[in-house]
Amino acid sequence: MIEQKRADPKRITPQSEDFDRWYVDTVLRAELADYTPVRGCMVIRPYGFALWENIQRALDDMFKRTGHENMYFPLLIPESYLAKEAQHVEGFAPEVAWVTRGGGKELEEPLAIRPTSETIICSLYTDWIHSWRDLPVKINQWVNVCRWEKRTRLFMRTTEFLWQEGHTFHETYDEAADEVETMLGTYRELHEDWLAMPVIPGRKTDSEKFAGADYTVSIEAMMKDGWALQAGTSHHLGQNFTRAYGIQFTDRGNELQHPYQTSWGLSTRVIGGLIMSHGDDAGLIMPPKVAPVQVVVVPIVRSNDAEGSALVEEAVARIEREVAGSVRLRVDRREGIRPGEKYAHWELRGVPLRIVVGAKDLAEERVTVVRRMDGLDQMLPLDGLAARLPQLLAETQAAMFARARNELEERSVHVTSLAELVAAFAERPVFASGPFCNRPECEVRIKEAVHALTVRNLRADRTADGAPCIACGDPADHVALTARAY
RNA sequence: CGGGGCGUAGCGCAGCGGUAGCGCACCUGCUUUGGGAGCAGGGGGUCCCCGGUUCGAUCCCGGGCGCCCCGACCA
Repeated sequence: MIEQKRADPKRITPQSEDFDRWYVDTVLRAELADYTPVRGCMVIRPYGFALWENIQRALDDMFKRTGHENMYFPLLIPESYLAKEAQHVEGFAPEVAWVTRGGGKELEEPLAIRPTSETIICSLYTDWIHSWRDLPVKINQWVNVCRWEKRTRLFMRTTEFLWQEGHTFHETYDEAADEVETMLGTYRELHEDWLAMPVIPGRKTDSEKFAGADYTVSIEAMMKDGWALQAGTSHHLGQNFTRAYGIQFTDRGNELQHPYQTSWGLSTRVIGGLIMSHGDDAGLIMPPKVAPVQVVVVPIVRSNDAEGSALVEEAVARIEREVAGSVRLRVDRREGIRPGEKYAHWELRGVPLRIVVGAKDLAEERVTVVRRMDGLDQMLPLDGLAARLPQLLAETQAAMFARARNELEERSVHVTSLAELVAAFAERPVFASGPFCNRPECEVRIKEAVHALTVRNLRADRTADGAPCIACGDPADHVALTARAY
């Protein structure tokens, strides 16, 4: 294996050989991100950041449509603020980074670098919420947060990461519950419609919920190695924080009440999920809707054919002109680099469509269009090509989602007992679902049945209808999704 | 935080008690261009750090630091 690597340093590790190394090779070689001198902290390079910006824009537009506003809270949080909600502190304590010095001297009170912002937000909103007329409050912020992780991985788990965190306050428990569902739906829309990633929504078990939440819901996506990735979470915080922080409002009946609160977040981890959902041994495969470059044009020029080369350049210029910003198009005019290397370069970066413009095809007024996801190639007339690109991209987007959904379905099983659960994982990691009573001791038995197995969520799209729990046999209400998870 | 491994050019590595090399990448020129081109030339190193042994240490010894991999915790 090492010999092979030496023989061909350009090669990225095949997925079948070592999926984790494939992932790291791809992230680095596609120039999405790189390591930095600070342990656990990565740099997001322009190509990776362009992808993040596209995701950000899509999500932000959805937030705005549902009446959310962006604002910004400080990075540093006083220790005393963080400490008010007991469960929350306990949950986050091990991963909080502290600032203890500033201005050349010890601080009187240590400042936490935010691991999330519930505490500072509640502290400030105490002054801003007084009446039912002040509700609901629906805000969001796009920020960095810091969690001291022991084992880090590019995009998947880094000490500092970028995310959005939404925070809302409501008059009633049910209104907050609706918000929790709405935002999980937003995340689902992002994944399925933009990232071409099918997801499974459901409720987290108590052991997996957010520290300080009444309950947490998640969407879970399947990576190409069969492992699950929690792709977005939305929490009902009840009155846990608003009581702890003394947020009160006078309700419509002139009674003093604590508002009900939600929070929900999605991080740059989603990029890791995108990579591992679609990529292949040639590198990334970007869904067109978020691809930084949607179409790349490779001109084939010959130094001994000035006439043909001029025709090629003319055709390329025509494509550029007619596209006129309707798709994100890049022409690879680099000199001294042969076409094959250009193909490999853009395939590694996952560009959905490649247009090859050469004199041979142009003789028939045509160009070659190749689809990254499956190598499908076709000859299309130059005439009207630009107008067809949006449609080709839309077809690609749909085909990517369909393929991912098929893979998810093929790799999902229903089980009715622990024995079946164990058998399901005998060959390879899968998504196994089965009736579950939701008792902590049964969750433990399930986790212990298969190495590294976890209950991902209680599926929102299935009910057990009293079928026997796979662990204890008692009538169960839920269907648990179990999988190995990142 | 336990177990293992590694620190030599940007990356991957070799090497040796006598002051350092290979592949890839990079730069220049020429020839090339329908699947990761060829030839020629070139630049680039506190050999992780600090001590010790030695006439002499990148190499041997001691200590430190850092990183990676595997396990317990996590969006």
